[in-house]
Amino acid sequence: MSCHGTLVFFQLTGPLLRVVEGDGRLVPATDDEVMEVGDFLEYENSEMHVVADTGQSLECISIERSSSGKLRLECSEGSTEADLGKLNAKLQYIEQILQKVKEEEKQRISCGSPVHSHVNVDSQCSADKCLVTDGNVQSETPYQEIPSIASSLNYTHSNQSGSMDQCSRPSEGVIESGSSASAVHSNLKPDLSMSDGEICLDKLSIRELHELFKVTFGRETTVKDKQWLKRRIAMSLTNSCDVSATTFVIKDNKIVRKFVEESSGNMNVASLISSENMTEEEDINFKDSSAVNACGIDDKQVVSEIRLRNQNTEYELEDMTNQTEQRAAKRIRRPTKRYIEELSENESKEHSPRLPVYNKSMELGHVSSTSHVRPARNTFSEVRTCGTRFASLGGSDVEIPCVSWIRRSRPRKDMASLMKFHPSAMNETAKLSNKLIEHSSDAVGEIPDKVFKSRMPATFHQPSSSEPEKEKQCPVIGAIEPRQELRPKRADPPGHTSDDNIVTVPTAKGGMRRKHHRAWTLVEVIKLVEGVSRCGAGRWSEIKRLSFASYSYRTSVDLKDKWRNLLKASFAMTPAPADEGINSRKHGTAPIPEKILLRVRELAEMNSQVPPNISSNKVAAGAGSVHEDRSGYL
DNA sequence: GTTAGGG
DNA sequence: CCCTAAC
Repeated sequence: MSCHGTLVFFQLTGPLLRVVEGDGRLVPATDDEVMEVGDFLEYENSEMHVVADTGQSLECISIERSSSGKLRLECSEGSTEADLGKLNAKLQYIEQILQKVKEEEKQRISCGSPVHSHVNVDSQCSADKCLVTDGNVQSETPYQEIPSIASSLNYTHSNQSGSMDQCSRPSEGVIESGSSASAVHSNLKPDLSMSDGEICLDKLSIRELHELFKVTFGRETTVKDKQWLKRRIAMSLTNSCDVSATTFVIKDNKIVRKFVEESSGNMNVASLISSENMTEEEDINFKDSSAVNACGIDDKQVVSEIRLRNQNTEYELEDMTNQTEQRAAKRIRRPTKRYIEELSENESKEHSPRLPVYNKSMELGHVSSTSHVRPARNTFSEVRTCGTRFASLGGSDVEIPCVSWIRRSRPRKDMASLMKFHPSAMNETAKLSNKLIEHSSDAVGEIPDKVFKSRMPATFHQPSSSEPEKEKQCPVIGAIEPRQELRPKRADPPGHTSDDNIVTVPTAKGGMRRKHHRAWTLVEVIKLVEGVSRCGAGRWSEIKRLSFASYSYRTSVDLKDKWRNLLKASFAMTPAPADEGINSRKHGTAPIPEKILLRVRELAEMNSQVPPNISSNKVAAGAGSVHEDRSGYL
């Protein structure tokens, strides 16, 4: 599958984003991609992380601080000036807010008591990323649409901040990318504080947290719970991108954020987080911010940092290592229901409900593994999972899946083998996944939430493995399965291989096992009886081979089980076999005609009369005799 | 891999 | 229908 689109990874004070060429949106990278980038860093030191497979011309944007100290976002493409203006406005507004918070902090410190906040809350600001670090506030460029940005980013960050805080790092060297296709520059000032994505909210007072809350959510809160506030703010900060796969950890009273997500040219994830997510509120914010900007900002403790991820400083490697480690540690625990609900609520409040996939799927609470379907590292978009989101819960690290296409109840060898024999299935799967995403995002109402909640987690995986034999006729069906689940149940004609009626039931082990119910039809029963009469009960595999060759979903075990039930039924109704007809219509299940049951009983008795010691050579004889007297029935 | 039996 | 011990 062609993945056209130049992928550019860069980082916003921690999060790894990437630019999707074509629409120019910034898309967070997924864990997988971060891993990959990590690999890049690890194995291809100093290599920029631009994956350009289209060779299209590259444009540049830069974010820098103007002489007045304001953040500027610039782009070489003139056509985007308006948008850049927006961005800049927002940046500046964020600076404003952060500045105020910082001043307040100063004041508080000097006065020894909290002072009233000066932060203008009326603006309904939803400043995307306000990082507060030990009293210093840092702003990140809000992650949002940057229209027409092409692939390459030329980021120039000229920060004049002189004050350093505990978190500041000594140096952030300028590193020139050595990649071929595009020129990527990263000019970063040494004063960019704090290690990647680390936010320290714990030293803020309740009031400050309130302010931050207001700034973040555009509304006031009366909650006194500091932890709650911090968490809430932190969540907003990390989730403000509306994208999944945010890594976010509270550790030792620090909020360590990891922000990862991915998208690729052929995925619609980009559209999910596109300008649509810019709510009216945010638009208003821009206006407000423009107005507020009049006062300007001098204090350079307000820092905005964007840097390309093509650096290879020791810090970077360190961060990478840490992130990897933390991520690994985080996979262990799953989020609690409450947290997920809270998160969902948060996102649904803060943003237009256009990311149903993420929100809904998060409610599933399944830990997803995102990578094992990926074929290779340089193909970013084969089978797409939407990644996972790391988040914090009471100081523990959790991973919240966003969309898990990945099966989890059955061993994946089936998939693997299928893929081996049907390489196209991969692509099909990817396409379908994309389609599903499209559908889910564009027309949510079309698919009831229930379906997603109850069906998707367990059904979005490989189909039944009940037929491992020769009849893998529809390997792709498995990929389509989720869609099939949404379709009305089809009739049950024999000889079909697609899977239906898949229901998941919880198992004792906590996993979900798939219950695949397909009612036995009368034809099948007849065939079974015929098969038993021909081959004898117990030779299920042979019966299957002879009589159920076209019924791929009936395994020999199924035959055996059904036979067992038939025996039970036949003997249960035996005492009064007198009446012909359909008296055995008990549970609404297919009424088995009296004839059949009688036949079953005959065979059973015959079988019991001729115990297993007949086995090898006499089986044929027994079958033969059966064959004779069966003529009347079948 | 197949069968038998329990769940 | 699933699981698994036993063959």
